[in-house]
Amino acid sequence: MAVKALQAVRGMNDIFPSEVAGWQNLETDLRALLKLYDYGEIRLPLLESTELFARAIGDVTDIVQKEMYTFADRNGDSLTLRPEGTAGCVRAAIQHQTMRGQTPRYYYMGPMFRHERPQKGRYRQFHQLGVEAFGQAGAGTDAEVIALSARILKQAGVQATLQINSLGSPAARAAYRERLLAYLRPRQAALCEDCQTRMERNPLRVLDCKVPGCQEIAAAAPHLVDHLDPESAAHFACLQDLLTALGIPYVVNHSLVRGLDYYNRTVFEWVTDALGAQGTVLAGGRYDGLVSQLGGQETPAIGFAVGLERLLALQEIQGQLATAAQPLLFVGALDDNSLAAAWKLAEHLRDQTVSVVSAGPATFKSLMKLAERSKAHFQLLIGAGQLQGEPVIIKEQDGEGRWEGSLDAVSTGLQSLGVDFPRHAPHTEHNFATARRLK
RNA sequence: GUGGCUGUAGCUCAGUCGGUAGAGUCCCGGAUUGUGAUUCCGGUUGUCGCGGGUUCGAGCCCCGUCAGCCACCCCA
Repeated sequence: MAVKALQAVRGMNDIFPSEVAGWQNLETDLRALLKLYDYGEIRLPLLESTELFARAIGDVTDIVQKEMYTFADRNGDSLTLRPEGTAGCVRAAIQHQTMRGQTPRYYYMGPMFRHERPQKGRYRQFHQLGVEAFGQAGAGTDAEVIALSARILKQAGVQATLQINSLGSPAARAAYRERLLAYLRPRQAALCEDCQTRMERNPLRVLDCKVPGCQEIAAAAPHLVDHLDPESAAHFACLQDLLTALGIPYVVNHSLVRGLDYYNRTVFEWVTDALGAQGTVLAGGRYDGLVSQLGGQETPAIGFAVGLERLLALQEIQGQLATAAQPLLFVGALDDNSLAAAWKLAEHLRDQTVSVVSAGPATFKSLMKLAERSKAHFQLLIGAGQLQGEPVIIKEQDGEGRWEGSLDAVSTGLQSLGVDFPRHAPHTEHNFATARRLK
């Protein structure tokens, strides 16, 4: 009787070792950069009370209304798999009182969950790096955070364009909203169906509608940046000066409106056209009101999130994706009697942190094939001859390197072929080729 | 949530008018080769995504469903 095959839940991916190499490489790079800006990692629950997201993200947003994985706990509490990281991070900082008179900077890396229809660059379980800086209201922090975002993309080897905008203060935004509505209402009939309905709910969204007719109307609409409160206008001007001083190119996108309700003043986004419809790689902004809104002391804050799948997809397109680390040595046994000697040698080398793949007993032909498939830098076979004192041969698999010597001098042989002892960690293996080229 | 396209061997794919499931690759074994993987011979590739229906007969036609891809929407 055939048993029904189980498969992963829609939009949730298995990631195998060949791909994990790229992930780990990216994660390592990211952690190193975050250290340069003094961000500390915070590890947060994947599950939070539903109310947290409803209050933080905004009841009328799509995320809260139709994209959350929400279910009842056994005792009836409504829980939700986190659709983004900022809410949980702010909750944790309030709960543990880490912001009082302090300016903590946190980052987190991990899965987020949104029940959307999967497509290129969009999955139901996806991964983000999120960065949050608390307690600093000045535009200098905005510029530094954006500089960090620029460095992340540069380190990843990814080409993207920085777009910025200012949403102003909540009051200025509300006033602008009325002004925009006054402009849109007489033109309502010319808008697309979607825009007609979202006009009253969130008129700012009409500005970045893709329908040509709506774009025409949006192009002539009043600009939010022209109606900012004086403080926000000065903040925005200061940010632009700093970005220029730092040599970070940007464009002001008047229709850039973040999807989550908690943003104010600075919003920014790095976009690319290489990812189909999902062009946003990294996005963020200032959210000065959120901490108090969630019950904390009034605390300014700014942050951003990068989609790791999107970053990896761009790295792949641009040929920047790291490949799996290769073992250093393949050790093969030609018969049963050689097995003990081969395994003993492999263990001895692993004691010295040399990564070894071993195989056998098998025919000469099989071992050669296995050696090639292992992608090891060097190969070595042990058979009856070697047990009787014939020399072992270490051969470089994709080069001319070759060494002959006795079985117990193999580490010396590897050293003579350019391998450093003692080696540090197996995961540095893939740097071997590079390191050698530099010599 | 809506729409379009696609599901056949581990992988890439063919399969005519509805008439007994195919190729390449990969893998396994043997001979040869005895330190560069050659060459030759032989062999297994299978719930045709899943469930119904029509039919004497369905990989093919019809309905449903699941999954993937792409777009809308939304967003990282």
